[in-house]
Amino acid sequence: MKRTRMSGAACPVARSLDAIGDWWSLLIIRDALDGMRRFGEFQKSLGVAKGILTTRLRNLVALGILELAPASDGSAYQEYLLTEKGRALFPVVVSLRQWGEQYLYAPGEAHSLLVDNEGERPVERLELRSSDGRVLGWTDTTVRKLPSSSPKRRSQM
Amino acid sequence: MKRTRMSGAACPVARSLDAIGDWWSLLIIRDALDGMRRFGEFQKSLGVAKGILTTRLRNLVALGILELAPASDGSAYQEYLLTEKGRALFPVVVSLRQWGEQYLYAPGEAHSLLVDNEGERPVERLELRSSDGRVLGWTDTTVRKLPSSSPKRRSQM
DNA sequence: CAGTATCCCCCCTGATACTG
DNA sequence: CAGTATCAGGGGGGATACTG
Repeated sequence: MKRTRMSGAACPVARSLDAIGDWWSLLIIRDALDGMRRFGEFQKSLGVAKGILTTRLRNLVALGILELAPASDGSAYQEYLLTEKGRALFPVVVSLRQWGEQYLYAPGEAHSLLVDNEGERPVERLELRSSDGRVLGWTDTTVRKLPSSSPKRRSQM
Repeated sequence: MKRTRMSGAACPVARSLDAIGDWWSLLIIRDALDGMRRFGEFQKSLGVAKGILTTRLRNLVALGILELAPASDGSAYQEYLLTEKGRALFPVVVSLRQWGEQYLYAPGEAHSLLVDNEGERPVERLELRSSDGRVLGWTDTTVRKLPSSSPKRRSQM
């Protein structure tokens, strides 16, 4: 796409989006977090062209988000498993899910719900907390550019 | 891009990505959360072509994520302010930020840090919690398709 | 089943020039 | 400053056919 690359950006948000901010990667990761492992599972779930899926999977493996493993059943094929780096995207997917649930569905419209396995109760909303446990809103935080020398005001996030 | 639309998807993650899952929107929102309001600020910060920025801003306004307001200074122009729906994307941006900080920088490489305004201490990582306060990992949750009738195993997220 | 190989088209991207 | 208009190009996206 010749789009401006941000892999070298100083901003972690930009770097993250550069890695997984396309239209398919996060959906693949969502499915992987959901237990999917096989090419065909992804393909059927996403309805994406096989060629595109191949590209995306290869890219996710290259990024260290997925890894290839021999199939757990007898088959001669491989499976795509989440690495720790990939599993760490859980909060990203959950935050997207929670935002969508709250703002993208009509009042009466039913939507799926993320529940705690133990007790089957809905999970809480993700909340950002300070080191002493206070809940932090978007105005309560500042991006400090470098661990050491620091500008005071909110600057580039 | 003629890509498959997911605005009608049953999965909130897909709907969210359909709305803001492109290469610029979340960066605009990041900047807006950072206090930016003016066309020129976004343009300079992102280094994006003006035409593209116009499209994206218009789309975000149409989605109800940004809203137009008269300029706070004397100027005759308008400002783009986050709505509540837009501010609710804070956890999404933070989760991307934290993931990037942890996995996208070389060991020695310095990166910016999100700090609590009060005390300037780094924030905690976002954690998902159950209704009784336990921290939940990705294996501790299940997507229940509809609030009522529910399959047991992890299914489409 | 799990890809690879083509093909084409569309639209996004990025520049530049222009307007109020 | 805040956009709008226009244009070139290139790569993603989708479909289909093919292979092991």
